[in-house]
Amino acid sequence: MTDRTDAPRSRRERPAKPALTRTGIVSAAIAILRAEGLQKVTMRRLAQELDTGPASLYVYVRNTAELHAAVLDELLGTVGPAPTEGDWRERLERVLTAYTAMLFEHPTLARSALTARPSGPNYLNLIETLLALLAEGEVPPAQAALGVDLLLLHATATAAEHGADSAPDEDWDALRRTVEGISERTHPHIAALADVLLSTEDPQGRLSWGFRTLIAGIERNAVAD
Amino acid sequence: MTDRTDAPRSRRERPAKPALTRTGIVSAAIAILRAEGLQKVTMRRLAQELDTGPASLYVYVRNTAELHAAVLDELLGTVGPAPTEGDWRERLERVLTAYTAMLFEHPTLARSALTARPSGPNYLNLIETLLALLAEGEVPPAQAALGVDLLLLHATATAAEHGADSAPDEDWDALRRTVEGISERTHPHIAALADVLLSTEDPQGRLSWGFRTLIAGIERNAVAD
DNA sequence: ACCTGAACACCGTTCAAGT
DNA sequence: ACCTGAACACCGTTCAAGT
Repeated sequence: MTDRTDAPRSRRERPAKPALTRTGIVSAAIAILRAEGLQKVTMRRLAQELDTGPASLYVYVRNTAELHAAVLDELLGTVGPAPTEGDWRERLERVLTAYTAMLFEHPTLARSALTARPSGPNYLNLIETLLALLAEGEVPPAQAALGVDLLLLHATATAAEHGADSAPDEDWDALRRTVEGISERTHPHIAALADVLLSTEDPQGRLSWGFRTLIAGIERNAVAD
Repeated sequence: MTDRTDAPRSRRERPAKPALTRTGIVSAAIAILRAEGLQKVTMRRLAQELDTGPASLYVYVRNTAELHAAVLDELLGTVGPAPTEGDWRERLERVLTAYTAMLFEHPTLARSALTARPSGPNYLNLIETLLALLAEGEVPPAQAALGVDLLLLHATATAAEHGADSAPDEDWDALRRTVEGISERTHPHIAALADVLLSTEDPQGRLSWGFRTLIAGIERNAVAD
């Protein structure tokens, strides 16, 4: 029994505990996200980081989902402005790629974005940019509106899918074994296409193909009235 | 101190506690899913239902993600066979719609399907069906393989998005307010398209438009080598 | 081999009480 | 008004021990 005084030792570290604000909370959340991933961005952990109790955060943030949405919108500011060079299709693809790249770094965030769509300023700017590009391509307005939804959903879903938190390759390995062991009799098409279906190379190319395919479809597929 | 014998009273209820099996676990999981949603399909709740401790389940199931994947594959058996009438495009859309409808009933399951892709027999059958239909439409094989991915990802993501577990309309209301209050100066395209962007009517039509758009793109957009 | 009690290390959210 | 301690009602997963 050496030294029984486990008094507030941490007091020295964080000297002038800053007042809580919504922005302060969000940036603390981003710091944790960057350092340890979204799964650690919990009310409790965040409160600990801010030297308070979890209950205090509920003054500024309705719940965990809202917190995650705020984090995403903040990160959206990172994506950067629309490119000015090249065909509208090229520029559109570039914007979407930038958005996807950001989400690829935080796949769990992408997953949460699927359910809690952000509504912050940066998200609005992104939508405006995409609509402007489609307008430049003379895509009819109604088609463009649905198209933006489609493009953003695809980008978000691709990032979310990529983000296997836990065992990334384990269930993928299972799929590979199943596909490779498949009977040509019962599943001729899968057997014939096993390579392509399982190919994991050139994800950039896949993503790009996806966007171009969507854009081609959006250009052509009129909205019924 | 009345009666100190709190002996196994539940013994009477569940008379011949059945032996644990993987299939038994999965169907108990589906029962809970149907009755109370995926968020209640936890190891602990499931164990309770099966009259055992959570640790016992780990003999048959690696973790929660794997359990969810097994549940999804089981439910995939519900979707039914490929339709035989109509244009290949129509039939393709019908299969996808059936798959999506199933996921719409369990949106949280869709969300988990995004990360833990199932690899069970029913999933394989679905892929085979889709590939066959694209082959019938004379879509080149490589394009078809990527296309199936694209279509399934879209269907799954649409269902996942739809599944706001908690407050479904709350952040959507926030989005609506933001969009309606937007400046025509800074965001002219959004302002002009507010109706379409916020329109929530005819989700069937939206989904259908999405599938047709994807199919149109897939038909046209060759895979670069 | 299969099963389990108990523990470890966490969660979100609420609420009554304090400042 | 803002902040908080403490509680409520849960989680997933592991591990040593039992049968």
